[in-house]
Amino acid sequence: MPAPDPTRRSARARQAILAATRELLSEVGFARLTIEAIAARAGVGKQTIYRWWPSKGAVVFDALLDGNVDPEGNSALPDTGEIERDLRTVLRAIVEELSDPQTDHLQRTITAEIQHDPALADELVVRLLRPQMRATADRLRVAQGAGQIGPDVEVDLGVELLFGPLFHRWLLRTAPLDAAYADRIVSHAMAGLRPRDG
Amino acid sequence: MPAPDPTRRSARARQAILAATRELLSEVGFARLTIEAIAARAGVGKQTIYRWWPSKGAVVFDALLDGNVDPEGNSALPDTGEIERDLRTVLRAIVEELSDPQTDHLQRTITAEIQHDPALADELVVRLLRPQMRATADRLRVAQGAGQIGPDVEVDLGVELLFGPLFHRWLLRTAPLDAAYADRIVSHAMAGLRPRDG
Amino acid sequence: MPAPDPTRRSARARQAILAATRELLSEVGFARLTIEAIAARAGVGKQTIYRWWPSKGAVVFDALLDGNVDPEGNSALPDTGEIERDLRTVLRAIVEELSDPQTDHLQRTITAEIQHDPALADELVVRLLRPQMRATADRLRVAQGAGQIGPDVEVDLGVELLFGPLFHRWLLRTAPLDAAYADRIVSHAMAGLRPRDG
Amino acid sequence: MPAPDPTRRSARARQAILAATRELLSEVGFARLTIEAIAARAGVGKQTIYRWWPSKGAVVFDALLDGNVDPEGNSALPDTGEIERDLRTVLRAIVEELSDPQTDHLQRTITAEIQHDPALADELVVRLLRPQMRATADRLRVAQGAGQIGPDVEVDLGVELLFGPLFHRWLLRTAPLDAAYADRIVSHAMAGLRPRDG
DNA sequence: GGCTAAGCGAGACGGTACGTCTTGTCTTTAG
DNA sequence: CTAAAGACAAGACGTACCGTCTCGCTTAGCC
Repeated sequence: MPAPDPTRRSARARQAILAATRELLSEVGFARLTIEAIAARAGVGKQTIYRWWPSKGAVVFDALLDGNVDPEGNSALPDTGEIERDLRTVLRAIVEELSDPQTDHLQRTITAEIQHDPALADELVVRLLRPQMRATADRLRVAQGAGQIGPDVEVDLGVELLFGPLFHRWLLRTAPLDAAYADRIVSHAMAGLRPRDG
Repeated sequence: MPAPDPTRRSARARQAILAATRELLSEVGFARLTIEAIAARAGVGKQTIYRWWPSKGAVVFDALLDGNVDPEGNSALPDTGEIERDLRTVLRAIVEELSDPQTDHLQRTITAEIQHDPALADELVVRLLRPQMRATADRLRVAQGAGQIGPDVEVDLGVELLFGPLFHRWLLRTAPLDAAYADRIVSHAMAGLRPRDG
Repeated sequence: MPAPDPTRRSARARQAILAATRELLSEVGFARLTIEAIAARAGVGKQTIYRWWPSKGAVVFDALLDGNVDPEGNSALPDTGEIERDLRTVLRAIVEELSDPQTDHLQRTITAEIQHDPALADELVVRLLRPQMRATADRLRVAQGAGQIGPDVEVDLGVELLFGPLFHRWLLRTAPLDAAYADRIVSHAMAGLRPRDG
Repeated sequence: MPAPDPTRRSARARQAILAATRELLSEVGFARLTIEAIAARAGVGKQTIYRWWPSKGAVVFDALLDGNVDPEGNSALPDTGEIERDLRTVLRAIVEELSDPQTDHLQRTITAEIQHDPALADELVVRLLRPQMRATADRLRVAQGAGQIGPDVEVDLGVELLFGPLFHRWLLRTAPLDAAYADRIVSHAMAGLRPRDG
């Protein structure tokens, strides 16, 4: 198993594979997505896929992140000065995103996949979830400095209090998501985050 | 395609299939679980499986729920009179359960599966999640009656405020679970659920 | 590897495979004949081929022998009473046969194949060569009884004296075959087989 | 496709390739011999092989002939004055050679290969078979001059009468070879070649 | 003695076929 | 007359090689 030389990797092939993967994923879904089909659609030999990715999940993962993650991780939240309004905006945006069948499908695929692939999970956390959560935490800290959040609140946990219910409902499909639900989460979470004598 | 007559279904075959599925699932995992292997292990013809279940996921699902869900749904929460203590107990119990590799594995398998199988999701919600959430909501309502929860709190959302962060962390693998984390969730959630003037 | 049950073998599949093999063999030749193509042409799963034949060579071999070997081995030579004339007829017939590109090709394929597959060689000898050589030996013995062949001649070796030069030239391609060459072989061989004092 | 310049050909690479081919041939046989393996074993790029040889068969052929064919073709037969004894010596030598598994294997490989590669066949005939047969024919002509062979015998055909049975048996595997068989061929062939009145 | 055009080792590439595995259907056989 | 056993058509798996194609790097001649 002589590791391949990354400097000789064909950018053309890589892009074709990721594009084909995205197309096929939305056409047939993850379960019926095959390496053979990706290779055929991309006009690429199967070995070229196996050479650079360890599994179907990894290809899909790269296909999703490729291009649509800003490499600087500059995912700052809006700051209108009013924390509750800004959080509403963020959660509504997530609901909006997940209402798009395409995005819904891709995100579910990845989430399903990481259940049995911890390495993939790590990558997702590092490249996507952590930056997003950190940005939210940063915004909360600003609000805390402005006295809109209690001084004893652990902002990291605050972030989970906001995102948790949303994803719980979405992943376990206990009920549909909508903007009103996003607002209600913010209201209830803020009730616990606000200074005691708000 | 004459639909099979359920009254003639062999209980012996059914149990053998579900047992074999459970065994194989913990031996090789979901991805490498095959219908052929289940049939062979169960001493059953493949057709007998295809006759009664539409997919591998459905068999696994039945295998998991078979027997270990009390048919009465009598999943009442503890009630010591002190809501925060009781919630801590519940969340710690969930953390405990998910710390068992066996349970962790099975639950993840099902969760991954329902991402692309809404019918399965419905069944999971109806048979497992809804009862559990309802029981928690009931306990919250009792606390609300006792003045430990604010009168304007929507208890259903309160339940999600508690479970959400836990499952967010577990399913997206953003950080490991432990009892202390369960306690911190309860603390922060209760800060928002408690009546305003304590 | 539970050996398959020959009693359940599909006659339809077998015939389709052998027919497809014959067709493809004459279309693309042995080297470019693939199991996949045979399966596709025959409308058969690849596994059905692998289940019953150990190698491409074995399939081809069966394809060639299937049907065109009389099961009784009743391959008697002509007997006009004049041995030299009859032998000429036989050798000319062989030359004729090998002049047909189709036959030439098939025979060369098998001959090449048996060079590295002794089991195949055995089968060829038993089912094709031995009967043919025995028939010729029988004819020689009749001639010996009639005094046209020396009483001390080993007829089995006589057969090889006749066939040997022909196949030597054909297999090693030292020179082309024609009817005149067949006649010359018979003449020279007969010079050694005839009774000493004619 | 600018034809490569033979004057710049690397002798080192050529020898390494032929040596690697010989080694691999006796290790895995012709069918499982690959260009990639030859290149790897020889420490050579694949292109260097493709640049100078058109096919695997051609490389193997060169590997076999390289060095072990005397360029002068001085393959004269022994001449004790007694033709039958000398022929016995020659045929026994061939049997001896083919009894060595190594030689047997290499010769069969080439013979199989020429069945579907006429160009290779030509080269084999010109470089190996023709010289050998001509040498034998020359020896027969000498015997003919000495009156040990009939004046009307075509010596070229006589050669085939001797070699034919031997190779027929060897290539078609109708029976094993041994020295006694070589002697019997010579006896019977000589019966036809000797002058009529001994 | 430096330039430049080859041959060279290396190995990624688009492909084809391999032999295996699993799917879901259909057929045969034994209880 | 049911259900196990298992052969079947289909097709994806991951691997092995094919023959072609860049890459830098020697290594010659030719200026």
